[in-house]
Amino acid sequence: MAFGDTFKALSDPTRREILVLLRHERLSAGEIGAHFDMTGASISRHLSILKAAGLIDDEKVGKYIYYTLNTTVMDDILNWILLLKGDTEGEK
Amino acid sequence: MAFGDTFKALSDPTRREILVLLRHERLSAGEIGAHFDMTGASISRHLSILKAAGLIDDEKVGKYIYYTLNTTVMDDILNWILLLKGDTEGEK
DNA sequence: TTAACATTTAGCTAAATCTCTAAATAAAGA
DNA sequence: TCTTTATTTAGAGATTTAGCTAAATGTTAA
Repeated sequence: MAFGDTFKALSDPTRREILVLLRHERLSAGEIGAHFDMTGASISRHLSILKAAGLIDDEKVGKYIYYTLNTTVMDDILNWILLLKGDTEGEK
Repeated sequence: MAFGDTFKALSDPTRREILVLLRHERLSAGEIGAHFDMTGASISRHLSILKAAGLIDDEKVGKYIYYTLNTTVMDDILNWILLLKGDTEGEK
């Protein structure tokens, strides 16, 4: 997955809010959807975009699908930003 | 300017490349455009999006307009990412 | 002032995006 | 098995976006 997909995934406010929700807890698709005034189908679409960008992982448990934050991709964009800022830590 | 505008601005590969070009030097719109196989009008549009997002500044000098990187907005998204990563430095 | 150069703005098209409703898939419980 | 619950997939409509060409703006130089 390229940078573009990550930034594109982060450019939507609903998706950023989903990531914040997942900051400390694992939540099912339904629990996530309950936080938004939007159909479950739309939330599902956002979740699939976040997953394709590598920003979340999913795990099926019975009839639920639980989502968790995956911060490894963020390290890449973190370094890219630090590189732009001229921070030598991000250059190598 | 909100987070969404910043991430949206960063989601385009041409715009990210422009930021990298400006990392060490100040460049005019024409000099920036010379790096891309794209019309000057399209580059101009990208520059206006980057400027609206606060990622670059411009300065008119004679008939040229010079662009420079502005990294202050990046600090905000840097902190937002650190917050997601659970880094306490980014929480305050 | 006129011509040339640098850049932006306006208007267009094609492609992408977000949201919805309806239908499909999969698991749980009666 | 049949029904309900959880979630995703498919298709449609509205909006946004990236690129183009042509026209407009502003500056320099002849």
